[in-house]
Amino acid sequence: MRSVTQAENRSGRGSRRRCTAAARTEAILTTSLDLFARRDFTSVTVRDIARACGINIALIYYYFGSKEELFRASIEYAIRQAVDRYRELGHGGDPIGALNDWLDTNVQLFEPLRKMAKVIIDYSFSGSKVASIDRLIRRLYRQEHAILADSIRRGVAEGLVRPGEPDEAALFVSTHLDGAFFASMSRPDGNFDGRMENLRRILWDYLAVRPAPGTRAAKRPITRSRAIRHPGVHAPKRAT
Amino acid sequence: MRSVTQAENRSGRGSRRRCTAAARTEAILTTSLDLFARRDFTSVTVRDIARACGINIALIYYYFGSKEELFRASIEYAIRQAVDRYRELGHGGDPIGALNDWLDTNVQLFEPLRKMAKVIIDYSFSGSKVASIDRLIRRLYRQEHAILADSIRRGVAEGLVRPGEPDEAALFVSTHLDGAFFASMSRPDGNFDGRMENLRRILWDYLAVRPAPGTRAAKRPITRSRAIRHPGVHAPKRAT
DNA sequence: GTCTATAGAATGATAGAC
DNA sequence: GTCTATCATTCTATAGAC
Repeated sequence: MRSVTQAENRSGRGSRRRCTAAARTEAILTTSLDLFARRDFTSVTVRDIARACGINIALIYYYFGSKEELFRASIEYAIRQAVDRYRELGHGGDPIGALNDWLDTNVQLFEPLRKMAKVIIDYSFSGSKVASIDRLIRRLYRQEHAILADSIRRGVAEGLVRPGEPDEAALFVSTHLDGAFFASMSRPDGNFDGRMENLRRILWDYLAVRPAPGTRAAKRPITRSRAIRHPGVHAPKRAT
Repeated sequence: MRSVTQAENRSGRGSRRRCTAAARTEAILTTSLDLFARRDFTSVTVRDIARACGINIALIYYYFGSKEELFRASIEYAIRQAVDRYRELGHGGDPIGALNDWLDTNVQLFEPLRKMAKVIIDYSFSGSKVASIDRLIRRLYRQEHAILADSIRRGVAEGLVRPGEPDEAALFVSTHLDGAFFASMSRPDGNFDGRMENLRRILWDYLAVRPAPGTRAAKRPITRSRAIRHPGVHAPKRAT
């Protein structure tokens, strides 16, 4: 209804026009990702994005050739952003810590990951296949699987984790994370953090070294407490 | 591009026009649900639906007042259909059987459940809240939770399932099912059946009665084999 | 009940001035 | 680089003939 004036979008540096191409591009991507993550691809109009950026619609076509192109770029932006932010976080050296850190990462990066998941879903329903995006998505899930499976494998080797199939356990955790995101998007009570805590408890119970009948117990109390309580990392702040 | 003639959609009964209102309504709902489950809400046009039904666009407005109304009706149709089909299936009496049956149900009803999940997601991103739909969704998840938690509770009571928190375990299974659906929609390798088998194995391992140190083992082999192998129900046919 | 025809608004995209 | 102005298309929705 009301038209947003350009002045409203003035960035901190005070520049409204003639800022660098890179800054302009990123500003558009941030805004478009935000909108694409909130509504249908089709219902988000190029005018909406331009208005939210405080720029003219033609400028969007100047930087990105078409709406489809902008959407493609937004997905890539979302994935790369999530991967980059993950790299910035520290990751535990020991297997149990690494697993815990991966869960923590998902909690801390909830908002960017949720956006990413949403646009990936919309992409997969868009009908069109873009090779570069398919590659990014595959790589993303492959990395997740590697982090999980390797941690579990190392845990088994070090006697911290009960023997089993690391690949199956990794697929299990990965799928459950998807479920937590899905629930957060589709359910009225889709509490993400609660589901992550639930996963943490049950997963650890499942993976924990249990004394086989007639065998001496392994160092269970230590690893269990390490897994169940991870002070200062739970209930982290959400990204704005 | 090419225009679909009305004759192409002639149903088995050969009637093209002047069929009963109920039949016409259901035909439109089936078709619209199909399209809404495959693409964005906004990208599905009323003309698309009319064309796919082999009827005129004005007829859609005659039976359903607007596109939003039709979408709302499609979601209700999807949920009720899923619930009805679930009722048609037999459900095991013993706790372990009931849990297994719930997983089997999700495998067998994959296609209708997938459609349902898709339109529910689109609904939750639509911005508008419809009380009747919110109620249906809440009831749906409450029923699932009751089925799972009660089975586990009974299993614990009968000594077939290791003591624990039934509500937490139920939330866990429910979330994991969401994850399997999500993966089937968003991932290139989103094998639903494989994830369900994976869940079955790990869940059973998690729930199985384990002999506490210094205690006699419970009837583990029987229940375990009942849980892991469920002949004649796995790899069921998909709905067309 | 089912159709034709069309109104009225919005959309993706572009040409061209500055 | 950024904007104004606009085109061609498509959309939801309706009026009215049959």
